[in-house]
Amino acid sequence: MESTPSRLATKASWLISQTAVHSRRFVAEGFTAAEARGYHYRVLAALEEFGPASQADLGRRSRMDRSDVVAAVTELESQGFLARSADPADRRRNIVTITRAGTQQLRRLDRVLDTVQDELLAPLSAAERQTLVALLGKLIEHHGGVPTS
Amino acid sequence: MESTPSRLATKASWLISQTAVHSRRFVAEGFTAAEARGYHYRVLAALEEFGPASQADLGRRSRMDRSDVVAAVTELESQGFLARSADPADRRRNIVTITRAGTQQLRRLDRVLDTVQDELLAPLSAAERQTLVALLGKLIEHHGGVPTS
DNA sequence: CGCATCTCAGGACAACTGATATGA
DNA sequence: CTCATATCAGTTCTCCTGAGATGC
Repeated sequence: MESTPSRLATKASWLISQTAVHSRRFVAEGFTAAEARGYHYRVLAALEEFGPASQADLGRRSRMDRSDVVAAVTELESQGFLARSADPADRRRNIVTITRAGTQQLRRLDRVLDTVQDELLAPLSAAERQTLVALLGKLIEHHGGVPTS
Repeated sequence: MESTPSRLATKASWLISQTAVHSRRFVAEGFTAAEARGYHYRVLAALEEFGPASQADLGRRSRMDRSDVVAAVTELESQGFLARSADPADRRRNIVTITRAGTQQLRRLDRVLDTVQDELLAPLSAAERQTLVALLGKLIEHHGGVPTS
C-alpha cells in the first residue's frame, strides 16, 4: 500500500490543491452532464445577481480574465442562455443579459453544486463545515477575493 | 466596486478552488525561481522518504499519472536531481534514485513551501491554521488520499 | 494468455499574456 | 493622447485518456 510522503501532509498548499482536485472531479461530473463549465456558472451567477452588465464588469465580478469572459459569453450565447447587445451609450460595450433559459440553467447548476457540497464535505459535521467555510472565506478575503459582503 | 456573487460564497467548491488559485500563485512564484514545478517536488519528496523506486511506484505514491511521472523524471534527470537505471531483476522497470543535488533541491523547495505557508495562512491564528489543516486532511483522507497516517 | 511497466501523443480546464482594433 | 472595451492567438500547469512496445 503506497503511502503519500508525510511531508506533504504538513503543507497547506498541498492539502488545498488536493482538496481542490477532489472538488473539481465532483463538479466536472455534474457540469459536463449539463454541458457547462465553471466559467459558465460564474458568468450566469453574476448576471442574475447584478443584472445586465458589460463583459468587462462580468470579468471583474466573477474574477475571470477578459479573454475567458469572451469565450464563456460566446458559448453561453450559442446555448441561448444569454444575449449580447450593443450598448447605445457606449459603443465599445456589449450589454449581456441573462435569458429565461439561462436562469433555468443556473438553477440546474446550483443544484449540481449543492450535491457536490454534500459529497465533498461528507466526512465533516455541520459545525466543521461551517468552520471550514469561514476559514476559507477569511483566506480569500485577505488575499483580495471578497466573498460575501 | 464589483463584488462577487454572494451565492458563490456559500459553495465550498468555489471557496476551495479560489483558495487553491491563491496558493498556486504563491507556489508558482517560488518554484519557477527554482526552475521546478509541483510534479518535481512530489517526485523528489517520495524518493527521499521511501528510497529508490520504480516510476510506477512513484506515481502511486505521489498520486501522479504514469505519463506525468515520465515527463517529471525526465526533466529531473536532465537537471541532475535523480538518476534512472534499469532494474536487473525486472527489465521493464527503471530504478529511480535521488542524487545529492536532488536532495538539496528538495530542501530548497521545502523552504519555498514553508514561505508560501506563511503568506497563504497569514490571516489565520496558529489555532485556526491547525484546524484548517486538520479539516482538509479529513476531507482528503475520506476521498482516498491518505495524508499522514 | 493476461498483466504490469514505460513511453508518447494529445485533450480538457483554468488561469494568464500579448497584441490588435475600436471608441470614450 | 490616454484609457477602456472586446476580441483573438497562444502559453502554462495539472489532470487525464488511449495506444503501443516490451517484459513478467
